[in-house]
Amino acid sequence: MTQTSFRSGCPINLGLEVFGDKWTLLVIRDIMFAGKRHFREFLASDEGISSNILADRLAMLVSAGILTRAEDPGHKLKAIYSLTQKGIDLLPIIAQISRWSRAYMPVDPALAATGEARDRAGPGAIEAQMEALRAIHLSGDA
Amino acid sequence: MTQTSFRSGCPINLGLEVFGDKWTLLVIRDIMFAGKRHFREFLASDEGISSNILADRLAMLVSAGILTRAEDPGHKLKAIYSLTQKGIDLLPIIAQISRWSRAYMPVDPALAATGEARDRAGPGAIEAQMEALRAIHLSGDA
DNA sequence: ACAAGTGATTGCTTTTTGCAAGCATAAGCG
DNA sequence: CGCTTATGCTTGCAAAAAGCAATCACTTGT
Repeated sequence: MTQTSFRSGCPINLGLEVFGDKWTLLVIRDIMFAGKRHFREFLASDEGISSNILADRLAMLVSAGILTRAEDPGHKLKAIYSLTQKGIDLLPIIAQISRWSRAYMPVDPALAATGEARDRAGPGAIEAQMEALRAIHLSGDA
Repeated sequence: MTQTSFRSGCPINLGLEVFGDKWTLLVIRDIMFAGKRHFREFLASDEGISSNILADRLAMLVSAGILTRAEDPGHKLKAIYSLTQKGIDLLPIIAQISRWSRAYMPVDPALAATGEARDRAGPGAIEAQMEALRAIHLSGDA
């Protein structure tokens, strides 16, 4: 069966079936805002993801079409992960989560700074950041 | 210890620690868009949440200050769940998830209709919907 | 009195996560 | 060459969470 049998066709549910867990969006955050591209970079996140979970999530994100995996030319062991447009389009979701947490959760001021700057810069800032990510990750090299 | 010891102070992470699972936002969706207020209404969702998970999530959402629980006057066994402002402010996140899924996932057209209408209505539609939820859930009765 | 409805709880199996260690290969360096 | 380090994972096992079906104490409605 090539049918993946979702719990329902509701848009909210379908999104949650892809990234509705405690780790997936952190990987996306790291590649988006910290510029991480390699396994061991993701592994060194503040939250301390373990390697088996990371391997699982990276494989899932690749198979979901949110990331692509390529070999580093000239360094055969290095894998380079890149965002697809589908992945870049997760940025508005992440930006909204950031806004909500900055309003209601005890965020670290240093880590909240980039989100605050984005909000201060107005609605075009997200589009600009997505365009920047497109330039880095799409159609070409890193 | 009243300190809940989060994995990190990153806004994205803090949000995920609250609603980063496959069920929590579905409960919020149901109270926001389907007008559900009672345990057995949530239980009857399309995705088939089981009662122990639902009970756990409702209690967590109440203790997180996203929902409040009140007794139905005149029906002592009935509990009424209401959104707080903190809960209503999750709407922009849910709306963005909806947008992403409608772009990339095989959504049910009927279930996608409300999100499409919201997008067509422009940026003020979310604010309007939040105001409507405020009128229903805040400072007063249902 | 009785059946149906209320928000859960309990017991149990299956799945997922978390953690530490290890693995096979490849670069880097003398 | 021979050693250390770096690379992206994999494995084994314990703990936590999810999933499922049955049940509970109590209330309403008839």
